[in-house]
Amino acid sequence: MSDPHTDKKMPYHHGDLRAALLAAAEVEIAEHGVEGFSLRQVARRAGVSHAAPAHHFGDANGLLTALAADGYRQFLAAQAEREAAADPAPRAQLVAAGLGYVDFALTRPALFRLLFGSERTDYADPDLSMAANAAYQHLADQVVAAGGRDSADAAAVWAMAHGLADLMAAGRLKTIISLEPSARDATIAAIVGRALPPA
Amino acid sequence: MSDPHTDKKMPYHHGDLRAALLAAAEVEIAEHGVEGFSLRQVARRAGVSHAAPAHHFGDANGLLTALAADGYRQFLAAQAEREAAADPAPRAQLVAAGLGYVDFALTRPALFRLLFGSERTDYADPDLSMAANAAYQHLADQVVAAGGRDSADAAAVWAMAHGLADLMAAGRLKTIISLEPSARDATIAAIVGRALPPA
DNA sequence: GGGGCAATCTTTTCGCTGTCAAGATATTTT
DNA sequence: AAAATATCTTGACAGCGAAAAGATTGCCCC
Repeated sequence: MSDPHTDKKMPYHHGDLRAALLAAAEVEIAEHGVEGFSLRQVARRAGVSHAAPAHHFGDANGLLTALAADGYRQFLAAQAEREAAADPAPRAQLVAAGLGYVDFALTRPALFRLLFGSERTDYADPDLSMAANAAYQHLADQVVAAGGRDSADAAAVWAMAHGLADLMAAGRLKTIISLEPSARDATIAAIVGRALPPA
Repeated sequence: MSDPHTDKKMPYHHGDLRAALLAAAEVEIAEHGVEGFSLRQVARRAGVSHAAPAHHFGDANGLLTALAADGYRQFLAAQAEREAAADPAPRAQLVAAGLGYVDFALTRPALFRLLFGSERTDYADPDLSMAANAAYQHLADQVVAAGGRDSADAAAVWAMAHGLADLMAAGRLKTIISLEPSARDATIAAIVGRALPPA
């Protein structure tokens, strides 16, 4: 009845199947988790045969890799959004980036787990590699701008933001999650601030 | 030829199949990752039919849940080992726990990911729930012993240790991983120390 | 504008997986 | 010893990812 190709609306060529598959994949991992990801289910959601994704992404891991690359760019965007709304002083900018880090993990936990907790993404892929490096570089730059010295400073800030984000995305640290937004931001900002020694 | 039941050595009843399956499962996730986990492969490794695990664990997630519960106990043991070798002062004990946290993540990264990064473990299971709570409680107790006040102090210490462990288990923070053991410990200890405000 | 070429998508097939149901074997209980 | 129970095997089923082969379409060049 409602088979994609019995209604005449559906052309043989999709038009922008690649983007449609990426969008469908993000919805799928949001609903079923990264470990419940199914390539055939994604194809079904996009209204296309189960073998269609292969041409655009090779295999299932290829699709997840492309999704992760996009994810890193959105990850950076989430930090940039916080930074734009914050005091331009270097240290405030660094803390804002940390808030954006956590924002992303809480807003799109499945995507966050794909970026940092999945073994199915291929970092030999240039696009993913670039995107991931850009995300790290942004943080490292802000640490030096804020007065960081050794690489331990960057590691500390990264670890603190990541630890908060990962634990909260997993539903732990409920005492912080259940805070109202403004109090929550203040708490997170204070904690992230501990990672960097005072100027 | 080498079928389990053509050699007469193999009795119909295994003896301690439950423990054997758990051991096989840990080797499997260490070799193929949590996302590459296969129940049939675990059964094969234990020399048993593919449906044998069901009786002991229900389904695949049940096995992973039981493995995670054991994992949390070993996780606590790794921290206790570091604590036993450290200065008994509360703050030194807390830092030692952090070192044990990272030790565990680096020594058994697959198991660590099962504990903190998998959606296939069922925390409604009483055994897993108890084990996980015990791990958290141990950390929280040490934070108050070391002079922690609000729950933000516990969150900060947890997040810092967890962030370091998770990133390093994923192969990031290479500048720290590549340090020689003593220097690495010192660096990690210094970073964890930042999470708790000075007494 | 028409012919051919390449890209895109479908269909079919394969081995592997997790789960369930039914049967076989051993252990424990009565 | 008989019966009940626990443990393990066998067989079946649908869903999965991947590969091969076929159908359809858009595009480029003559």
